[in-house]
Amino acid sequence: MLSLPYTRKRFGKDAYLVREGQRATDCSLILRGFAFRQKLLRNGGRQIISIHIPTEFVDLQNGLLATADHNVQAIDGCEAAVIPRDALMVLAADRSAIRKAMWVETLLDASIFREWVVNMGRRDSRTRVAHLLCEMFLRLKNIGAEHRGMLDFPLTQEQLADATGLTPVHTNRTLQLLRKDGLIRLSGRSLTVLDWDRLREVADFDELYLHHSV
Amino acid sequence: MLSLPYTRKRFGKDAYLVREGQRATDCSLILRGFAFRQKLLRNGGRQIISIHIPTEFVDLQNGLLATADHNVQAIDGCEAAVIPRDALMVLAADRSAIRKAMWVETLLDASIFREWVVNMGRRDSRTRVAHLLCEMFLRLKNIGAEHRGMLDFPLTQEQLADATGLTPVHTNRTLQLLRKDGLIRLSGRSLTVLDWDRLREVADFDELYLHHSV
DNA sequence: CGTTAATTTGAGACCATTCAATTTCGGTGG
DNA sequence: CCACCGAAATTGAATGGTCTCAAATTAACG
Repeated sequence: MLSLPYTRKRFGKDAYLVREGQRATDCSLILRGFAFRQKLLRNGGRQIISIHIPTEFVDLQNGLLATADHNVQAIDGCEAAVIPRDALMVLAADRSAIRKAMWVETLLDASIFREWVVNMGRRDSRTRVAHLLCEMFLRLKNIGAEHRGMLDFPLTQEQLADATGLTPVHTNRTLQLLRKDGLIRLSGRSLTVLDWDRLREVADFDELYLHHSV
Repeated sequence: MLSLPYTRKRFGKDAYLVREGQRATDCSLILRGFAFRQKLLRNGGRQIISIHIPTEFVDLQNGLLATADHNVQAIDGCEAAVIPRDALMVLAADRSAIRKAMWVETLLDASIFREWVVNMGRRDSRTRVAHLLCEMFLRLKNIGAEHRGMLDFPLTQEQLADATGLTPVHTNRTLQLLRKDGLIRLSGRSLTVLDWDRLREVADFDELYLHHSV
């Protein structure tokens, strides 16, 4: 078995797991709850770059890149295994299967970033929000966190806005559209996909980029 | 020395190096000219996800992911070393330094994707276009392709538009603004940065994400 | 020098933003 | 258990940045 030193840590709402500019000292694997990566702009804006769920590393690039180029923040009630970077790299050096799994995970990250570039660049607000919901639905389903179309979805509309490049106000109106069309139910921390096929259609969604079959 | 089987290939304008959905059989390293990654949308739109220059792999993720999740196209006069995926993976397995370099390159890719997400999501057209120009300037400078602020820049305004998520018309107007402000000179295939400090300022540009010092 | 691609210009429409106010929700203490 | 509070969600109206649709001009190329 693996003997990897790690610390289980709890992160409250908006607590930082990683800070931009920081020297990389460890990598964090989410055990419970959500976290997200973001960058802050000079004008005060914030862009969420990806959203992470249990079983995912939030900062595996810290293993090889010296300095963190973005921030990682927790969504309320997030727990993570914080692993010293050096220990993880030793493990990667010794065990080719683990090394490969880690590389694949960074490649999956990159694939999702690419799809987000497309989402932000060429999709209107309705399609864009729907696409994000589709992605989260499949990824959460993939780790067994979905039950009859329903899942725990703790993002606020403000966070959803920062993830889609929209304003909170317009995100709100967009969600109302999706609700009115009978595609989703979303209230509090609970998201239900009412009509997956139509949501997928509206979202211009193609799950190839998630590489779930790999 | 390395004994890596490869084929030097020439790609004309818009020729495809990789097609979405294709099984991955090889990886391409750019030797001369530019290439870009893109995805096509159902509505006919195109989003350019990244632009690649000599010394860069355009599809290193093909080494470990089975299916290409996006397209790669050449800009006129692109030459690449096409390397069989299996041979490259054998090399990676044998030589840890090379493996590490490949992993780092995929991580740098990912870092650039993240910055593009921010660029598309939270920057207005002027800042966005300026940011892209800043990035290309530094990356080309980094490979020694810059001379006195000037560089060969073969992107059309339509491609620039697809890379920034704008329309060609608005991209044109935005470039005119940057020209009028004395920040750049851009005509034909030649881009000159006239005032790096101010361009950098206008672009909200921070080169940390390029990790050039690593 | 002709022909097509690329760039540029103009005007009107529209999607998303801004700003401000209101309502609802979730949690906490009395 | 209800009253209160701040956070989150919702609504409205006006503004504005970018898009759309054409047409005109310029540049690139064989």
